[in-house]
Amino acid sequence: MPRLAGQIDLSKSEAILDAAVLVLAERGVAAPMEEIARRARVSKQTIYNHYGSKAELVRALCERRMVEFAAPLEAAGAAGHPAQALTDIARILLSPLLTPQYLTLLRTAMASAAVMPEVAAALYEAGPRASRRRLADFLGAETAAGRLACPDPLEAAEFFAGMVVSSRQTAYLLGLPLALTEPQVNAIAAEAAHRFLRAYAP
Amino acid sequence: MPRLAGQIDLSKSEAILDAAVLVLAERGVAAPMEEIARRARVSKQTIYNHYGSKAELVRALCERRMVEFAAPLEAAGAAGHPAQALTDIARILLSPLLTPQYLTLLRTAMASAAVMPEVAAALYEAGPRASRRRLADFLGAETAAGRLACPDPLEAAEFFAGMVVSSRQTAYLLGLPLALTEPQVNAIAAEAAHRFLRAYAP
DNA sequence: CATTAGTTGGACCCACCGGTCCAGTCAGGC
DNA sequence: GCCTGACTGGACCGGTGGGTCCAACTAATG
Repeated sequence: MPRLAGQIDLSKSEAILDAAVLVLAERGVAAPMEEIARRARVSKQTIYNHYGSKAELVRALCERRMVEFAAPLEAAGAAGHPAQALTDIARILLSPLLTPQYLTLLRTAMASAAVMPEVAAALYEAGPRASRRRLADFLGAETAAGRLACPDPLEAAEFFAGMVVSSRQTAYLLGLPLALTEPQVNAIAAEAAHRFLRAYAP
Repeated sequence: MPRLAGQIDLSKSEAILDAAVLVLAERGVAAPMEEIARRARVSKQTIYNHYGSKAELVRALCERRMVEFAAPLEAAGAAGHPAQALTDIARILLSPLLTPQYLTLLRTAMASAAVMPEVAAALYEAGPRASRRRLADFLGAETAAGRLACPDPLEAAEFFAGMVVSSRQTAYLLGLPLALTEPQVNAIAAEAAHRFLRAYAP
């Protein structure tokens, strides 16, 4: 655990965020700082050294961690056949729902939205909104290439993302057990892509 | 203000729920009971007379109020042409998002999900899930009549509901201003219905 | 080796909030 | 006119949790 001179221990910063996700998942926004500290094997004071306040910790958590979930989509969509590309994209859109961390992030941001609107807005921008935009770009390109006919790519992107994610996400946020296996994900992705292609065939 | 003998004042029960929605909207789950009481023009003790505890108040709020949002869908779908029927349904699915109360209900349930799973589950059952099931019935009937081809009506229903509601709901829950005008709602509803019909044409 | 700075654990302060209690009031039922 | 029972307002209690403080420790730097 190297510690650079005159600087805070960055590995502890990460450990704190990790612990925060865990504790927030269990106890919601009311999660006490003391337990986060305990879980991160760090003193409470250290948390305040790193983040200054609970609000700031939550802000950092949402901003830094959400980006990771949006990243995989950047690479996707290059595959030749639109059906395959859309299936891949659908799988990627669905994958965050398989990790409890994503759930915690969303819940935390939603719960804090009334008090700290900027955090929730930033998280939306970095996560769902970025995904939609990326998807819209893809749909626009396919339309230009004559393989699809999306007059309004952004709307089409929201439709597709909605098909794939929507009801499952709502249920998940409401605490229902989301028993989603790998084959199920694949089936949903393929079916959504299939239906979407029919809806927007040239 | 009629008050039946030997009974609590039911109009106050309602006033408390109304006030609770307001305060929860502003302050989230951390909203203090005292402010709910003040807003309802009722003493704190009265709230405890009516609901026993804060958790119980939240439970009552979610259960009683969510039903109202799911109700309008029961009537819909009778119209002849599927395109018209689907447009109507889409409008109804979208309409709760126009009221801040629905937002508050969802947020509160999601925030309490970690602590009181039954409440969130009940709310999901009474709201979104009931809508999906109702929609699936409609799609199944249309399929039987040969006007649609939905091999899996429940999945198709989730797809359609997702298209209409999804991304907007997520943004809304994250506190983004949802500037949705009546004509916009109509446009989205019509477009979603149109695309869905293409996707599931016989 | 002395300095500096982050870390630790634990005591501590204080505000807030859920929930209770109580004395007094007010409306119906008898 | 008296009893019953809900309602009021406000005091009150106790737990909890954000945030601070401090003395002792430790690891890089020079």
